[in-house]
Amino acid sequence: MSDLLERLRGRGWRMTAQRRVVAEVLNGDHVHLTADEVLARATDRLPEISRATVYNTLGELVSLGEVLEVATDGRAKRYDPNAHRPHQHLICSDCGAIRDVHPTGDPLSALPAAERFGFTVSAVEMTYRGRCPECARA
Amino acid sequence: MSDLLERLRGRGWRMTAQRRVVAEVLNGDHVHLTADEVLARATDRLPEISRATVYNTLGELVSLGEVLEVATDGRAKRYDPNAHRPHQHLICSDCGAIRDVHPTGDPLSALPAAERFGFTVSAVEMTYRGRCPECARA
DNA sequence: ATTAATGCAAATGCTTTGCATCTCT
DNA sequence: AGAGATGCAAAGCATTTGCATTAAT
Repeated sequence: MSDLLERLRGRGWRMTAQRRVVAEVLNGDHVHLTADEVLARATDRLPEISRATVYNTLGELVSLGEVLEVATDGRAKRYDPNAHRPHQHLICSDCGAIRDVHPTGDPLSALPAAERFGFTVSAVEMTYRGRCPECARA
Repeated sequence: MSDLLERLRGRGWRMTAQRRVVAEVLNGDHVHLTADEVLARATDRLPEISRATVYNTLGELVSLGEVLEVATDGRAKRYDPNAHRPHQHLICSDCGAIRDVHPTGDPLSALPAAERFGFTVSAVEMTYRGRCPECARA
């Protein structure tokens, strides 16, 4: 909830007009924009911003841990600024729409109705991410 | 475990040399090939098979529910023939290597050491897939 | 002054498509 | 025969890259 821009300033992140606009566009709850959507919204406020800068900035924010990258399988990645509160994702396999959800109880069992947002849930999938022994060695 | 080819025959799947080779290449446990790897192995056995056919066939197998598509974020998708036994995935963020895992207890907590295969696990991520109300209406 | 961010345009990687030809059933 | 699968090559989309220019500290 606390402002993304403020958090970034607090971390001594080098500020430019472009970076500010990207952070502003991304700020908020339930925001899951694609890079293209970020570019479109950013261009409204700052017409000279380039696609490369949007990608650069998004990549930065992800490595800073301030934004989460959500892969939607086939479709363009979405960027989620809600990195400070743990949550999971509910993704529409038709259109790629995303909702944040907070499952209760055993997460592999059905998602509570109150957390389903009208979706017909057909699959739950869990992924552990890390480094394999070979890559850790390098 | 039971043979992928047999299951496909049993379902009345139209058989061709190309489809047979793809199914053979994919058969087995702990198999997580990319489309390109499938093409390479298939080409060894049937030099005239085309990339388009490999993609077509993989797509078919996925919609039949006989093969799982595993998105590895940025990298090429991998195809997992182990669709008949529930399991989760452990993915290396450096090289994209995949292992099947069977977490016990609360899946969002740490993966048991015996299931870690030497990986350093840095994140667990859960995704619910389904159809949103708007798409369901269409 | 230094160091890093920006913009452009071209390149990349994976996957899909259109369409004519060939093959299973 | 007829529905459907195949191969080819080109197109598509999301994302990345190289490099000269520009701006922040």
